[in-house]
Amino acid sequence: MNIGEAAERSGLPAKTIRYYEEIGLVAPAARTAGGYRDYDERDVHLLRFLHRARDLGFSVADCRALLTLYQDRDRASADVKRLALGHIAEIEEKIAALDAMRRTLAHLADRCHGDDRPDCPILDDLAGANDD
Amino acid sequence: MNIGEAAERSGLPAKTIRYYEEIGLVAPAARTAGGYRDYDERDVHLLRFLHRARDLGFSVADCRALLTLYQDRDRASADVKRLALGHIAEIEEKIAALDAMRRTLAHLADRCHGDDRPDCPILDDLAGANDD
DNA sequence: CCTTGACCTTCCAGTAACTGGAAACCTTAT
DNA sequence: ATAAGGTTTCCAGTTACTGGAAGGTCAAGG
Repeated sequence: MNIGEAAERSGLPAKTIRYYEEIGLVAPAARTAGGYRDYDERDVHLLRFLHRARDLGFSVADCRALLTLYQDRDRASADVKRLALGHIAEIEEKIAALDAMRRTLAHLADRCHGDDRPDCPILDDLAGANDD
Repeated sequence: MNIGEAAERSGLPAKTIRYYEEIGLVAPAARTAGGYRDYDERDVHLLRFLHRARDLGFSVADCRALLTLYQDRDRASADVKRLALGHIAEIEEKIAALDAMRRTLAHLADRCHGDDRPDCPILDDLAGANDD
């Protein structure tokens, strides 16, 4: 099948599939006589694997490792679990950082009357009114 | 003062200060006879403003708008509040997305025995075992 | 006066993971 | 034969910096 159909069936844009090939995340696809990339079911399967992993926030580097493990019949599930747990820890850090931002901003926005007067605790805080 | 001191006092790396000048986020700094950038208190103040805003997750584009508002004596605090609330909404979306990832991964990792056997629910899920 | 070292300058490249677009080629249908 | 639509490669742009190279400036010490 052409790249368009592989794209549709894997959920990845055709551009992204070519990109993954370019960076060596997936092996170069077979080609038709006319030079078109030619995919089969196994290819689509791998592309969906990547799509799902990226959706779960794994980096492309993580995906490379996951693919290696996926294709290794003798892998230890502990290796996969370690990757997943590490990734969960990263996600939790990001959530904590975002939540801290959210709370600070919510607090500031709450104290800002938000009308057409110019005085604004949000800008005051950004300007360092609390420490200058 | 030189860029090094401005960097130290604003909390922004010197490289970043030059970058902000390059993209026009801050006005070009004054120069000494020798060609060094020369900063005063007001400059440092603005740089700290930017540092704080970026720390709170505002994009550089947001910072541009915030700086404009900050320097407009007649601004309406409502404009600032709108920016802040929009930003809070974005943050909340990101948190929700990350939390969904975290829950999915935690669920998968929980079901993975994580030993030296090869069967692994995490990879099975990524491979689409639940929908193929 | 000269050197040394710390600091500064500009410019170029690279990061993560794509995305958009141009020019040209292939395929299929009419 | 040609038109439409999918595909090819390649180049550039995105976000917000960061690292590094080659060279200029400044203050202190000999």
